[in-house]
Amino acid sequence: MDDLASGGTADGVSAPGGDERRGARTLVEFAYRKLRRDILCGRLEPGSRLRVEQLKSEYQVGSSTLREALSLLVADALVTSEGQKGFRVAPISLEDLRDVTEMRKFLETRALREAIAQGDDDWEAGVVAAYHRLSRVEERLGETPEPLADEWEERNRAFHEALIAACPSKWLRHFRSILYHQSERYRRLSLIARSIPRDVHAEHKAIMEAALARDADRAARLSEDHVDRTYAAMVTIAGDRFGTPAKG
Amino acid sequence: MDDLASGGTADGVSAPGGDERRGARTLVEFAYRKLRRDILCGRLEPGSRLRVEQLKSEYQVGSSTLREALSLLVADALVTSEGQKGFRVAPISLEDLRDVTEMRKFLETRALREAIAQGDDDWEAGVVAAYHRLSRVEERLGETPEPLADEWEERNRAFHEALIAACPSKWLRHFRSILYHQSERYRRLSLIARSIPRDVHAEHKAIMEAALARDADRAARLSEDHVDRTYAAMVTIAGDRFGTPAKG
DNA sequence: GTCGGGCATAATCTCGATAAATCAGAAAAT
DNA sequence: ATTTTCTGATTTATCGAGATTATGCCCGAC
Repeated sequence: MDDLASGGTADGVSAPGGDERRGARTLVEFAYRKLRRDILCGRLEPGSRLRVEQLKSEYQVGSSTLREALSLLVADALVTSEGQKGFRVAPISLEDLRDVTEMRKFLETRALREAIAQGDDDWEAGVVAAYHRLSRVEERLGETPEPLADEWEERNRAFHEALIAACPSKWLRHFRSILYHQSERYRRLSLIARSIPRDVHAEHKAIMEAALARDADRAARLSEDHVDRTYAAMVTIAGDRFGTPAKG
Repeated sequence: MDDLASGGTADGVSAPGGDERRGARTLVEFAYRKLRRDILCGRLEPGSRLRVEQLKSEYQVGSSTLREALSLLVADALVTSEGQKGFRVAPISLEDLRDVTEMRKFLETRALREAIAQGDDDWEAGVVAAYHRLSRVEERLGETPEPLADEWEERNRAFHEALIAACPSKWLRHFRSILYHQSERYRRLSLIARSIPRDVHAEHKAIMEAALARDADRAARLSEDHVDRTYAAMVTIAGDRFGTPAKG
């Protein structure tokens, strides 16, 4: 149920020819992670075809292994597979982004409310710790922004996951996780990291404080605003680009 | 996004040795459907191991094809795959059933509200048609209950899908569909079909009438009650059995 | 009598080859 | 000029065999 590719040590840049499996127990999982990374960061363009023969040489795995990894990605809706016409990177659109955003608000607020209601001391500690880790990397972001982008993404995800970690519903966490990945893709595709005039840090802080104060209504409202602002920023920066996905 | 194995002509009993693909465009999809059917109806016991070598002969496909089909089923959370220890039928538990039920109510009511708000004449027509088809098979259910169980399941699903067909959110429909399958498995496993003293027909009618009258609040409430009653019936009949899943 | 190590068995996982299907382009017919 | 058909080439889908890993059992030691 839980994320198949969790615990990834986002090491920024990976050696292209490296055959180190980075903690993946099987080659399928290894290929799955690598493919997902490449889709999320935009190296594999939305809508483009995923030719097995071509990817075989690039990822150094057999065709069956590759197909299995691609099938796993269909679950996350990051890859589509149609009849006898092979796999494609899932297309993007403004309409889908809007849908993802609305559903995220819907699920995220519910998960947050349940976490606030059920959370114990360990949950609070986890939230504070994740916030601290995120803040640290944000401080350093002003100096050398480039190589820390992946690190920030990782810690941002960790923070938001820590917030809802105490939510008892596995299904809710599962669906929320899928949508978070979708949203992460749009965020990276929009190159929103290049220009963050917005004070995301303050938003995170406000959400955390509301959560720790057990103010569910306030936390939910702040979380919704957070998602909404991210959405607005993405549409402003790259809204036109999302409307016309590149073809392969 | 939409259901991979839609449009299945639930023909009741399938020839075990038959190699007719029943509308599946690829062998993977064929194996996927057959596996899902067998998991949903309980032929493959929850928690039991899915040995590829063994299933190869039964489903008449190669190992790679089988693995790919199983990977697809991981998406629906009907199969789990752990490290180097192969695939297993997803386990069941009372806790999971409760989770599934709560999330179903949460998503189902939202989808229904949106469908009621957005639905046009075609949506209304689809609802009425699906209700009619369901009613027909329910009439015949009193005479020869046995062979019509699968048919009833199919039309029941079609009815509930018709109700929320006008919901514009693909993600909401997608998640709802996954949970419906989960719920369907529990329902079949509980053998609830053997004893339906409950007047499901009246509940369906009430939901439909509220939806067509565009009374969103009433429809949502009725839908919640509907799911809750199904849950209660399942727990009453087979609650103890769900607590201790069989091992393979 | 119980625990730990090592071997045999069995299953998973992976790969390259083969067959089927789709797509693009050119030639022919209307 | 437009449509249709045919052919070649690329890609997908599938399979069975081989390498790698987990599992169960036996035996010896304590």
